[in-house]
Amino acid sequence: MLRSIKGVKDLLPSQTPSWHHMEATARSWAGRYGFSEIRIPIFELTELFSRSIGGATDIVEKEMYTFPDRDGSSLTLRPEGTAGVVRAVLEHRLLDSITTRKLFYFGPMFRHERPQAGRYRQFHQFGVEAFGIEDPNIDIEIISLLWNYFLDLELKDLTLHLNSIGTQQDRERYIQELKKFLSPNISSFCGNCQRRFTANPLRILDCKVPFCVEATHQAPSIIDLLSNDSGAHFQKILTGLKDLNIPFTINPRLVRGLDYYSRTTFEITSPHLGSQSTIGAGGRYDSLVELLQGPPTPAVGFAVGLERVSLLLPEESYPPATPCVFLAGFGTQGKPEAFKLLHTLRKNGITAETDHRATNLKALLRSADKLSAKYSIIVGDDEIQSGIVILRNMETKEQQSIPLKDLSEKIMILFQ
RNA sequence: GUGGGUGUAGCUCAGUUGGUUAGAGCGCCGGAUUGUGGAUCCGGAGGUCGCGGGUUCGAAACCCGUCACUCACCCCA
Repeated sequence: MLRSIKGVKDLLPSQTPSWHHMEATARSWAGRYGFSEIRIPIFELTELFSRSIGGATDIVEKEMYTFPDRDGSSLTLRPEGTAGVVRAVLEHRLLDSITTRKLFYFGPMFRHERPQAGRYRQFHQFGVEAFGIEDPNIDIEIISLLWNYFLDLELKDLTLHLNSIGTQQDRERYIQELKKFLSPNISSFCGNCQRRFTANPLRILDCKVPFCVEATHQAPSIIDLLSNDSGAHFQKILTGLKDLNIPFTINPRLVRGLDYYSRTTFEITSPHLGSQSTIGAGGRYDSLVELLQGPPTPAVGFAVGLERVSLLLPEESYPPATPCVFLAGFGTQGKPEAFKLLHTLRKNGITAETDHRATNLKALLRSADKLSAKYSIIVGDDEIQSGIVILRNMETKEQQSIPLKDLSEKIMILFQ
């Protein structure tokens, strides 16, 4: 038997209602906050991603689905959404108008990683991006949109982590300080961290090895070393979130993995997910638009991992199928007549079903029951002879005889 | 890429120190009710025991390899 590819998942009929719920709720909140939907391709020129995300990141180094197009150009299945949105925004000149500065998107992303709980090779994100706004109020808006979305989905025990990683210059200054602090006993750190010391010292703060955590406890905090501008921006966000009663934790160790982030970074985690605990994350990327040859344009956004959210959704019975009428037709004349009625009811806007495999009335009614039909219409050869069919209420078991010609009208009244 | 765990019916799982024809529950189909669903009872269908090799008189079980799934590391949503 042919199977699906490793790390990709089918969404089965039992799961699609909860996905509709996640998506509808996201649309509703994004709309309320003034974001408009954009739909962009799931593949782009490889260069778009390697330049945006950063050539030294794991994503670009080893996780992208990259393949040559027939003309030889290198294409890549998008590993994240922001780069493509920035490309589209520049291509279609959406930066100038207040109506197109705030965008949201849904869709599949692709990363070649080993699958794990809450991590897949094709996964789905809901993301928002706001362009051209320097004011910290937009950071607050975006964080509160994310927070309200999760609250509305009734996710429990969430933590909002906040940090500012400053501008490029702030970061360079900080990394020097950090290295100064670490260098005396770097040789006692784990092998990973020793590598990070030269490759990406910030990540040492993110290490989970107990020794490394302990040893960096007294490390200088980037927040204390921010430039005046970055520091003030961050402070305004903190007070703004307090004003909105959104609880947060300042986490100076919160380091984002993509190169384009600057200043504000944030992440919402849940303790109920195993090791992949981040369900939504984002931040500012003030230099990305310029990096992709647009005008200098500050920007901020987030992305939500919908598979992870779906794992946290409370058990709920989403509104099952709309009430339906079941056509129980059998016998040489009854079956074809019921099939015609099925068609007529559907044309009149009624949800109607039957079971083509069932041959006797017992099996037909059993199927009606499985489908949670509200009514069944019993049409056997006897009913064809008399021209009167039986309408059975499946909950009360009450039956009434209805002349065939009045049936549609009667059903329409029942379903009004 | 590295490490651990698990592979037996559609699903969840039993299967004794290796021993005859591999089981249960749920689900599916049928019957009890010649034309009336859910509950109950009865019956039926459904299996290359992941795959390949080896040990043995004999392997679902033991050994080797391999593949898949899964969790974790790394990293990320």
